[in-house]
Amino acid sequence: MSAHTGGRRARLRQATLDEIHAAARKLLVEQGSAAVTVNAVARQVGMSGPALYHYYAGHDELVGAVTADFFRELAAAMEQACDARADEPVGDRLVAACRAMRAWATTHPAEFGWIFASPVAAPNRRPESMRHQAALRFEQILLDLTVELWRTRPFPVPDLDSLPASLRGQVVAYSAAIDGQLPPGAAHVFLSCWIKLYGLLCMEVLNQLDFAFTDVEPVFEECLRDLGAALGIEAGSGA
Amino acid sequence: MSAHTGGRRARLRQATLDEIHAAARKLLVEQGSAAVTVNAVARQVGMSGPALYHYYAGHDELVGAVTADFFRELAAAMEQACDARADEPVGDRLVAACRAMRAWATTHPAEFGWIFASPVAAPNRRPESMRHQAALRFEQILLDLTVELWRTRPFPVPDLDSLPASLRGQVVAYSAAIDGQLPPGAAHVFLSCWIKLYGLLCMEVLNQLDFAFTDVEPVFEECLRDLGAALGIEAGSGA
DNA sequence: CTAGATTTCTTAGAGGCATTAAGGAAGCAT
DNA sequence: ATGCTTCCTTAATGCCTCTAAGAAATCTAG
Repeated sequence: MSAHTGGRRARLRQATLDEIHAAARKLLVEQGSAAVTVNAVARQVGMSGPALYHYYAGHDELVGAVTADFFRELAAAMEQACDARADEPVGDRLVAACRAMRAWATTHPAEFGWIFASPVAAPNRRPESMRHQAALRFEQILLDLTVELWRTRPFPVPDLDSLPASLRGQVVAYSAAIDGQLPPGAAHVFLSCWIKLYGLLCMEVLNQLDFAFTDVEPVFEECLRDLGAALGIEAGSGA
Repeated sequence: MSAHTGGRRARLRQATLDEIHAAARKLLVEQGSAAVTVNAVARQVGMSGPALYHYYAGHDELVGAVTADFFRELAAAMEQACDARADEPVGDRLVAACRAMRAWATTHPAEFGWIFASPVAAPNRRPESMRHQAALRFEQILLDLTVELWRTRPFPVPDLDSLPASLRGQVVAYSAAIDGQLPPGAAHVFLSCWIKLYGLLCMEVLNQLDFAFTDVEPVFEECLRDLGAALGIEAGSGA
């Protein structure tokens, strides 16, 4: 085990890891998912194939680690957009975070593709994987903002009794899973918004909208207006 | 060239093609996308590797052909759901087609995964490919139903002037692309519905909703109610 | 300071995949 | 019957993942 994390050994190792991630990303962006092979990445870094197995147990783990990077970078972009508006109403910050999400997704389509459709879905589902941790932090961002919005400016929620029982049960469970930060009704609104937003981005990046749209930006803005309406956000609606 | 399509030669060839498709699908369903290799499929069929190149030019073309099958099967399921209700109002048939779409998607998750995220996206984009043809037919189904609905029971459409110019332009272009079967405002409503419906299915099949939902069915039903509202459908609202 | 343990990297190699090349056997048409 | 086409085979290339065995560099502890 490396004694102190700041040791020379550890620093070199981290530098190599960074190089590996950069190489993998370069291959992904320039030549597509299939080009990210253990051998190709190693070659790019200047080592010979098997050397890479001293850093990752195999192809899947490498992909998972790089995907975790993408999650972190996306999350950072959203948080930065938020923090840059720390003095604005939370609704505006929420919208800014959503825009930052799409901005990152559209400027990094290959990376975003790995985020929701990693070439290796199954193995990276272990909750302890870096990928999963990073994904959680990402998902947390909009939830936190929605919670803050709910606390400062509660938005209208549907009558729980109006929901079919099977949906109500799951919404109640989710509300409990987030420690009741949002009551079931508000959780339902949040989930609906998340589905619309993320679903639209998925379709855009998977090129499922090309048949009708060359520029999805106004569609996304329309989606944001819907979300704003559902969440009771009007521009500049501060406390 | 085979003289008459019904010749013995052609029949044998077709039987082999069917066997190949079945083998590829079996591998996909039982062992995942990565298991569908030229060699594995050939082995399953009982030929040795390169023999398969007499049927498809390569791995990509094979995947494209099988994916086209999936499109056709999905389209057939939707059309069957529709035709079984030939005497009901078009709105009900539209909803039935949507339910059939999700039913097929959830009972065939691996196959549906290839429909919107084929492992080989780029090459199969050629408009003459079987995959593209089948995709068009699939997309046509809900459009046709919406057109029929629009003609018999026009639904409310937004004021075109209320849309931002960049969105209006694209909606107008799409309206023209479908030969004006729907005017731009109605086309916009159709596209919004399509995005919500298909986006939700994408997220479900890509397991992006697992963090909150174990059963997406009521969420889908809720989405259908939204669509019904947007399209002015109430159950049993016949001519 | 030095000797063992650890880390990092190398080459060799097994086994699989995509694909091409070359050729044999079988069916079909004249 | 003979030649053309179709279907399939084996051989071979070059890529991939991953394991094994070992050399060199580095750290740690006596």
